[in-house]
Amino acid sequence: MAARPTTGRPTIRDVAELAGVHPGTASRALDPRREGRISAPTAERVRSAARSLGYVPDPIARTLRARRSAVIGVVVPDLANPVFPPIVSGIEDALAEAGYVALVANTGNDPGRERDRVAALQARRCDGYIVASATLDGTTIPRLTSAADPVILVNRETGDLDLPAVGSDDRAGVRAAVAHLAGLGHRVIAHLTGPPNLSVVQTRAEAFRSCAGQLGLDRDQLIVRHGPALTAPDAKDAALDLLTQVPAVTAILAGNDLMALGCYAAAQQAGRPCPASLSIVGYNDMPFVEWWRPALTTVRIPQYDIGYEAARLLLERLGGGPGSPDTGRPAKHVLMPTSLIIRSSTAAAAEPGRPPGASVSGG
Amino acid sequence: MAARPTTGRPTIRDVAELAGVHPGTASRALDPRREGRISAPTAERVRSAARSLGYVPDPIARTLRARRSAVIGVVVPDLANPVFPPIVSGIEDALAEAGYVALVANTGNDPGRERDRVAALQARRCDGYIVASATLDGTTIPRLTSAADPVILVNRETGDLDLPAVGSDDRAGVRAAVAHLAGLGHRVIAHLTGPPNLSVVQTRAEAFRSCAGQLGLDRDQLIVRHGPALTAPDAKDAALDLLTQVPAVTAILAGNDLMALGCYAAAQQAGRPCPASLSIVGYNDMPFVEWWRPALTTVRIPQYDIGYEAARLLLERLGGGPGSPDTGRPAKHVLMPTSLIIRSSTAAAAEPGRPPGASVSGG
DNA sequence: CACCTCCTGGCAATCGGTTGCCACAACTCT
DNA sequence: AGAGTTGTGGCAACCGATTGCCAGGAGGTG
Repeated sequence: MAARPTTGRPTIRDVAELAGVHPGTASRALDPRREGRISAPTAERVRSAARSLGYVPDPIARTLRARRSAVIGVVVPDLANPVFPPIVSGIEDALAEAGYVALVANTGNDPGRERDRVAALQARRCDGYIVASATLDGTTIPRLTSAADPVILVNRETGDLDLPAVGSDDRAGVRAAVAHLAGLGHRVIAHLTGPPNLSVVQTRAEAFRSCAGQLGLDRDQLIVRHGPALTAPDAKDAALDLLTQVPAVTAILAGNDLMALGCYAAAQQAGRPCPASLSIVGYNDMPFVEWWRPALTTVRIPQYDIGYEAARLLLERLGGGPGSPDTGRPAKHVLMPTSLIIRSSTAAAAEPGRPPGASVSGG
Repeated sequence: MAARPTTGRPTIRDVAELAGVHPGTASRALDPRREGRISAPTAERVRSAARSLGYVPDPIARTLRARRSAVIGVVVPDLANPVFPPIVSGIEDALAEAGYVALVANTGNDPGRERDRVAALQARRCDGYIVASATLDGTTIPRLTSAADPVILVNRETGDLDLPAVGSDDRAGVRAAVAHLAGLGHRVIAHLTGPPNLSVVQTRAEAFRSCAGQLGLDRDQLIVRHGPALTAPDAKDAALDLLTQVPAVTAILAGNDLMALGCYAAAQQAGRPCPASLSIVGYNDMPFVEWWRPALTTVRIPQYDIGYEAARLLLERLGGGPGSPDTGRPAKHVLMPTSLIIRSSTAAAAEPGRPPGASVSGG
């Protein structure tokens, strides 16, 4: 009988019919950007019709015509690394406030998989991208920026292209960690980190070396070791090597918290109890490290806030987030503050000459 | 000049034009399900045209007309809980093989947020849903099943509705853990877990109690304590209470690995070193627990495989996954095997009468 | 040789909003 | 009172792929 069977969700046509207007008019009445385009009484009639029908515009149909998907692609190297979930949560929350959703591509640090997943994102017409993948030499960034969609980088430096980025103050973080260790009397300090083609690795290693001058430490006694990846097993291997080759090391700044975990294991195996004989500092303050034994001293980066800020920045560039558009932030690079969280994995250095591993009895 | 400006991605019309056929024909030629509908030479012409143009069908347009989005909604309580990323990875990989993508809704255990996020999923016309959210009393499941889309449950029992589910053999897992502890001489064993409105909590607690008969343990000495949530802080509080109220407890089976972490802290604070004076068993074998000190003895559930299997099952129900459709699996509930991973957080019980915490010298 | 069937591919409607353009009405101004 | 301006809402094309229906040709059969 009826032309349309009225099955399923109500469409804009149903709303228009109920309000007694043309679908096009209904569409405009429901669009907050078209404020004033439609007279107040008509708009109200349409809105109430939509309300009574429980009308929700179909994002798919909208995307097709309007070329605006309200989807943001988020490229993350490895969701199993506990640093990332809080970042993603921050992104999701900021996006949700503006009616956007995040489509997360978990690349698992695999270039092929990254290519596939990113292609899938692009096929879905994301309005913009947030990239937290860390490799400097990948093809992802060029591929994404070749389209006109805005891209925001998270927790990584830009490569050649100058893209807006949200990160944390790595130099200050590293300096605070090393200053803390130096203050505890440590003189021979190692930085165990990952491959230098990761931007965070570069930045932090450089900051570490520069501590020599600033903190009055001997440049030769600040050791940097690059491992194949920022993982616990690699850190364990590297730390064991280090401790046998340079037994004078009394403190390690790990490239991230996962590497600190590997250092714990190495310390135990090498008979260098932490923190009595070996102080260990992590990086990121990812969830649960305060429950480790010993609780990890680490550099906190505001993970959730970084994600939130990155999404806000992207929404601004997309024009018309509900936030104040007049902040006039020309700065393309936002650096969030870091802070050193001192827990139990760092302690005063044993006096020089004392055999490593000897217990410091009687205070 | 040209009617279409040939800007942006090539469309099916471009392909059709290049191949000298009608767009509809091109569409059919590219559809593997329409095998044979189009003659081989024509199909090949279209395919090569598509290839040379780098044509990728627009999922948005396809969805609008075909009512098939190739998107699966995944509802997860908390991505920051390390159990879930591997499950999600398994889901993503299985879906990717079939050309589907996962849209993950992270509810953060917040009912309001869960409602919003699930509504966003539904608006996007997901073809199906995988729900790993654990609460039994939420409105999510009824809301999702009220539409016709298939829903698969992961790692949770069904509520009233009988839905297909993929889980792990919790009863066997709990039994193995308790048997292990009993074999080490433990007699007073506690199960510290979360609120009983979580299905896994119910199942495991019940399995724990039923060990009394099967393993010849005294029913009164199998203690179950429900905390407010399956988190480390709650576990710590509960464990401290327990250890003061029932000092005879020599082993704890935690509701999950996070709770085991809380138990570590409680054990230390209560002067009941683990494993010498208190054995602790976790549940899930989530990433990195082998790096804890002591390395956690825990019940492994095949997280990745569970996710993978759930996605496969869903694809089968959607009809036409590339997998064998003739397996004829009528079983709606798939139970993956669990295994007990014995590490260093469990040890022989101190002999009765010996003061807790005394070291067992001389083996 | 006429008729029937099957195979192939074209046509056009459709999914559900969005938006450029236009018509009509009301109002203002001279 | 007539002309110009502004405000409001209708009309229809459009985004890009899918698919039901149909026509035309080839091949087979009585």
